Amino acid sequence: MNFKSFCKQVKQSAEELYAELYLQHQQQFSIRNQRIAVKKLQKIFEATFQLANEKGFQAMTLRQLATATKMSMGGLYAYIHSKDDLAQIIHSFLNHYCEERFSTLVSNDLSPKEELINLIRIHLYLSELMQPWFYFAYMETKNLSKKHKATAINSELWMENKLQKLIESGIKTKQFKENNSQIIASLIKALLQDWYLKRWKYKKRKTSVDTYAKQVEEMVLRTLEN
Amino acid sequence: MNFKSFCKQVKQSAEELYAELYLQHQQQFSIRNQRIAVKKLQKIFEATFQLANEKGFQAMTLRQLATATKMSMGGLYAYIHSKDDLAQIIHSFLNHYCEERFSTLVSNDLSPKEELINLIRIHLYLSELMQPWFYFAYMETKNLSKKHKATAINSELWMENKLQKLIESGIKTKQFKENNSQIIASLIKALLQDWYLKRWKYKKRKTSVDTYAKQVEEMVLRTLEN
DNA sequence: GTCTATACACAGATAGAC
DNA sequence: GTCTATCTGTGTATAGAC
Repeated sequence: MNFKSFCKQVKQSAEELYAELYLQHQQQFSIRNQRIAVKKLQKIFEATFQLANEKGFQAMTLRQLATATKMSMGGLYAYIHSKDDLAQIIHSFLNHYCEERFSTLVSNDLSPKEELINLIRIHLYLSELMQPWFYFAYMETKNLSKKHKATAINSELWMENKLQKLIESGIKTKQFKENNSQIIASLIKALLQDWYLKRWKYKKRKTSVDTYAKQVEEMVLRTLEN
Repeated sequence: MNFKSFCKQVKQSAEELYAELYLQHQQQFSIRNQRIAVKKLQKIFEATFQLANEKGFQAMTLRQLATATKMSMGGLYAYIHSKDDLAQIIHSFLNHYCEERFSTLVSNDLSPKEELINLIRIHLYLSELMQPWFYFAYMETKNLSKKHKATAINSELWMENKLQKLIESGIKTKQFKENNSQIIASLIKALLQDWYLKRWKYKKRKTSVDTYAKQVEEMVLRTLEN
């Protein structure tokens, strides 16, 4: 699997993405017309990522967001109940988005080693498609209410657990050597996160996600195998 | 080298640390009495880390900081010219601090492999000693002015470059196999950063910095060596 | 050196016209 | 559905007494 073939499987247009978002959070918007809503939502979220990922969500003002989206403050408030609401929607949609994709993409009939590689690639590719979302979610977890923060941490740990279990299976089936599976799982996650956290750097160096994935893969296998 | 022996070499009391900070930024404070200043500075910075690292620097208000340090707003302003000033001091002191320590701790008469391991350990141990500072610097770079942001990025790249050069020397001396030294250097840095970014997690799991260092070391050497 | 009291700006949020 | 106008709270910052 490479990024291109991955895209063919899962990629959707921006319109489809924001339609999904609209439907998921319909109750939170005052707008009934989906066509209009989807268009504006795209503008609002894209501008939010641009502003917030550059100078922080707290530092971004709704007036700036209104200017960037060419809407008025009043208009904006038809789409969000509050500023915190906006952040919360981003977190919760990304969560929903990933859960959905992972559940259809992760296969269970592979060997631990193959499944591990598969999981790594899926994570990297999804974060490539949704980079601003991932970056935002990572940097702005602090802004969430306790309840939503707990959800965020849980989905963090879900991935780590998944990795750890695969490593342990691999050890049992002797594909991997004895190892501290928990630390290694954390380290792998750190490598996966770096891809979307330092995206600007890799972009400048013209490192493709496939190159990156291959290097992570090699590092992980060399660590785990005999 | 382990963390304990490292501490014997470099560790200083909180008082010494903040005295160093006071002297470096003396012009910025209105307080002439060093004894008094050092005590208060410690309170101010520790409270800042607690508040800012939990909910973000922008979200932290100076009123909260005043309460936490049991000072009044007016009192606080004898120590900082502005809120941004406070962030800037943190960045610039950490920068100064690391430069100083690295320059005395990095040895140049070792083999590339040994020097690489040495560098990794120094970074981990320094970030262990100064965890709140490192965490703050990572999460709040956004708040800096353009000029200071550039400095921050430079010191980021300094470490990465250092790692890359050591990998390349190792390849030349055949200690290491052919490799993409630039990507691997970035990946190593990601592993180093995870230690202070996810400190809460490792603490809960009772993972010591030495255990962590050993695992990173193994991962790196297995990747680089034949 | 530290406090209290206060100025001032600007953010988030809403009401009501169109 | 979107705009303009406006309210209200609160954050940063300072002046001046002690």
